[in-house]
Amino acid sequence: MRLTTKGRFAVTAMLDVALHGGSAPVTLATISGRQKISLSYLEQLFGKLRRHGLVDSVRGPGGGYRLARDSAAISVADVIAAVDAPIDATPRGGEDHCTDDRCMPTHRLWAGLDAHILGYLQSVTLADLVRRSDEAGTTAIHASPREGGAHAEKMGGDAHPREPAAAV
Amino acid sequence: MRLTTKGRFAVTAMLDVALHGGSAPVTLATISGRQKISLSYLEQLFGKLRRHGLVDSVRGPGGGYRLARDSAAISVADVIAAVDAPIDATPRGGEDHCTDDRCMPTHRLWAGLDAHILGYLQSVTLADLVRRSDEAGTTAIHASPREGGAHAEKMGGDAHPREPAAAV
DNA sequence: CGCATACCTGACCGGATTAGTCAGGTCAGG
DNA sequence: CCTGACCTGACTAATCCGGTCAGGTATGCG
Repeated sequence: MRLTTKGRFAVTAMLDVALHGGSAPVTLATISGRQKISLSYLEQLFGKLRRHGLVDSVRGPGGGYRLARDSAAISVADVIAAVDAPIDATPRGGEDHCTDDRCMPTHRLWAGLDAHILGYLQSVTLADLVRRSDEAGTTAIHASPREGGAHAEKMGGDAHPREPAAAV
Repeated sequence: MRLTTKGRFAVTAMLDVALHGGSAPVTLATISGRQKISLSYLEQLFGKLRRHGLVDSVRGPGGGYRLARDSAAISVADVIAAVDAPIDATPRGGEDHCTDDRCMPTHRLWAGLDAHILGYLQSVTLADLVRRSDEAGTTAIHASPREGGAHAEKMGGDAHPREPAAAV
């Protein structure tokens, strides 16, 4: 599972739909304006999201996209998996070069890491993000837009002073 | 922090040095032969690893690379951060478009996710991989590398030193 | 000394991916 | 019918990935 900006765009857009899709479907143009994402790029992404059954499309005037399931039933992992290339791991060979025991430890490391990250992404749903967005709206957040750790610091912390909580 | 095959190569190579670097330095040609990684590509990777102080180089005949610190003091996160591009997130603008509260929830999501994954990668050291490699050597493992969508649960033992916070 | 070894540097390259554009369709409501 | 919106596909510039090539530079050893 690759973590790229493409999945980030998709999750952002899906969150927008979950937030503003109460009554009417949300149009891509609206998302484009709100989230500053290219309209044509959104069309690509939502094409994949629709084909993966994560959103329903409503054509014609007044149309747009709405979530196919409840926001609590859509995980971040679903969105990223839908939008990222469905390429299989170990594309080339993969059977004979792994009979050797040397690639084993790293292979198991990556498998474990992958499962770890995947489990985390699967545990976070769009509903969680909506709820988090709500509490962010209630509490004053204009204090300092600096990227500081206003967020809970339960994580083991930033051991990289050089890199300010960059992308994954 | 992006997760790409580049970091995977680097960790694999570093693990090789940790495993076979007992007495003499390990030459890149040896790693290239063992791990089937291009020699020139290894030179690029180890150039970055050296500049980041993760390995020491010994020039001349009989030279090679050895770990700059103890294997228990080098985490997977260190290796990946060293080898991956140090590009900063939010390259363009980044201050005015985030005053709006709409990009906040996703921003906090990615920050939390990043911290989560980073914490996991930082908790795994090369020494851990060496130890895991040893037990892999004792127990015969020749299972089929086939693994479908349902992520394998064959990760015996504790691959999670840090407790995974269910929800951020 | 001289030379082989091995690190070191930088340019270059083909392919893949990213982010985005453009030009057209197709469906549905007013 | 006409307009809003989805839908499709081709195309592009930029970037990254994995790798190659051509040269350096330092060092041990005969």
